[in-house]
Amino acid sequence: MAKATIDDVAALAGVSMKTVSRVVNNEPNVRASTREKVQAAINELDYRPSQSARSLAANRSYVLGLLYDNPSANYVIDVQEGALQTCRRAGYDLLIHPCRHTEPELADEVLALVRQGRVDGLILTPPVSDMTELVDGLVSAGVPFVRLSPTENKSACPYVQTNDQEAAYDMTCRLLELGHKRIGFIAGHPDHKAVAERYQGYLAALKESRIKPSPELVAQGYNSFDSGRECAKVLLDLPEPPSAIFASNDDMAAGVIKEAHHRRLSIPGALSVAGFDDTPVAHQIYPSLTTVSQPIEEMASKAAELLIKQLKGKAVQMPAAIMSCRILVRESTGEVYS
Amino acid sequence: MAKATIDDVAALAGVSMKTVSRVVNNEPNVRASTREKVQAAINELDYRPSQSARSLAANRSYVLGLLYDNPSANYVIDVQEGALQTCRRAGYDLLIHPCRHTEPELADEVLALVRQGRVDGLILTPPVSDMTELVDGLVSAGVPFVRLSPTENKSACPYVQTNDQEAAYDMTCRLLELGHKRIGFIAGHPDHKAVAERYQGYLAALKESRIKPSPELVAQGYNSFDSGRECAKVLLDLPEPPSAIFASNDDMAAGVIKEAHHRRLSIPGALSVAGFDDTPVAHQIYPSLTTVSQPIEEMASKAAELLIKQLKGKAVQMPAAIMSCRILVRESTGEVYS
DNA sequence: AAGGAAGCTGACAGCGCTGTCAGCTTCCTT
DNA sequence: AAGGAAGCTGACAGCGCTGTCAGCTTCCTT
Repeated sequence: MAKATIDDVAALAGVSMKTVSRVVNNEPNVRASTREKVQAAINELDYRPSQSARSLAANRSYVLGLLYDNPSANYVIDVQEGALQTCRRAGYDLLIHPCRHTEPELADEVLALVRQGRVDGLILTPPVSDMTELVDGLVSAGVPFVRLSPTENKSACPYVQTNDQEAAYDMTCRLLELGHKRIGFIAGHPDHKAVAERYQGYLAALKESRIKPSPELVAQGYNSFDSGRECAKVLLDLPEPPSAIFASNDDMAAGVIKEAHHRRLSIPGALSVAGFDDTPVAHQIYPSLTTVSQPIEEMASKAAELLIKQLKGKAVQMPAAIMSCRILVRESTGEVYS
Repeated sequence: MAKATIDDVAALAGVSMKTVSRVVNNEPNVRASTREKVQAAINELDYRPSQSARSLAANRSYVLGLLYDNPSANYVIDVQEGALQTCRRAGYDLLIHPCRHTEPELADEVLALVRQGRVDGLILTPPVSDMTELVDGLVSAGVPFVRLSPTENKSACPYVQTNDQEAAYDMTCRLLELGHKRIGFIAGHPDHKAVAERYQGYLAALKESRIKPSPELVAQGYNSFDSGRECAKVLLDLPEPPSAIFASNDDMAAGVIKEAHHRRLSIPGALSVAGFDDTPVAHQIYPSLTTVSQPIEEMASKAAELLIKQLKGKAVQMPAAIMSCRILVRESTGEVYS
């Protein structure tokens, strides 16, 4: 039995193929009895619309593109899952497109995807979401897109973000409440602006407590475990080392914990450690890591939703969605030892 | 400027659109001078072939589907990366399709993808690669597919796997060489047959050393960190606990290490721990985990290669590729304390 | 130099849908 | 009961490519 086409279904149901098309696409203005007749024919022939024919005729692919750098980052899989949830509900597919955010031809590379009709719209995740040239290119090409956690040019497109600076502020406050006065901070990769800006939350909390920030307590990390460990070495080698270290992400915090183990520093007895992201390692490590959980899946799901709304031509009523982080206090933080 | 079509290019170059098509698709039998003329026109118009038109006309999507369960497993991202490498070289896209391997309608769900022309072929990862009904369904529908680490019905399609039972054997031998006599084993999820069968390697090594396997030293895990920790509790509570524990994957091994920390058992002083997979946590944990590294990316890249070869109608000369694991000795294993 | 093979090129149909628009039918309003 | 609006349906063109096949050109062999 050859694959059934829309014509076969139309013939069997005794209607035009346009009516079959209406039924398949859940369009209005089909009499209930007609709809049933068509549906019966579809079932009998086990008809599956050809994706490529639909795409060609309708001039859209029903595919969203997901751009990300650094696939090893734990959030990538969560972003994929969240975006896929919405995609499935809406009949879209998701095309993953890892890329290098530093690639000079990035804008061309991405625009090609759109111009070939491979995707109808794009979701950009950090740090790609902050690449100005790409964002501008998409805007001027009229490509629909949505960003996760952008930090610049926020009016360019709808976006979804968290209150993560506020969470960094809260986390720092908690450490202060535990009696820590010298709190080390490991900053995120400068290209990952959303991560890098968590530093502002740290600063704000110190300021509120009238503690003068010491530059030597701030180390520049690059989001990786190894960079976190290097920063920990520097901070712990200070003449007057910090009693707590707050790292801008969990991988770096894991590096701190590793270094502390090697120095036989007990955690949280001699050193409190806090991270950010609640990656799997945060829970698996010993001691388990106090960290901040972001609703990545929901953010991505929401982003896909905003994008699909745009594609349907509906004005996106809520161009920005702000979601809340949650602080998870676990074993790695405690009162300062006095 | 409207999007250029193949007709525009043909007109500008003064050739038929069929010739443009030949140039775009790198087909033979085009005179070099013609090819240049066409290429110049393509460049001038910045022509991008419409993916959907190609798909409709050629009756193929130029998309591979990747099936996996349990997206949180660390290998998923590596599989994606490896498959994408090959896809990009070959001009294919990759469609990710997470699914539940226990879903009764799985075969229908997947066949629909193919029948709608969304994908030309499929890559199945464990545990999906061992779902008999799906595999049979694909075979009888004539769908091209390739499996990673299948354990059953291996003649159904080309596949890629590692010598992981051998690696489990080797790892067990190393523990024996370190003087361990009572080696606990945490078995993998029974549905993940490739993981579950690592147990055979453990058994073989014991047998070779003429050590009688004790059933109480084998715990049934389910691949998760928490299941590993539960198994560790059982094993460490034995009247005569093991001096080493070999877990079938790193997440479970991390659970063992966590439990050991809580019991103040020094690693590897009082307990040696070995894992399998070399996930990021293996390196980040303290002490770092002795484990087995599998070339997941290369396997997936190879799988995509075999699949694309099939799609091109070339007989796949090498229907099975076996790749080698590598044992990584780190800090979590040592000589038995006597 | 002749003849066949190989190289090169284009005409044309058709892949299987959706968008547009016309027109008929049914319903609602007064 | 009449007339207009809304609901419903189908004819037809066309989306932009590739496959097939015919036929012309060039090259090679003897």
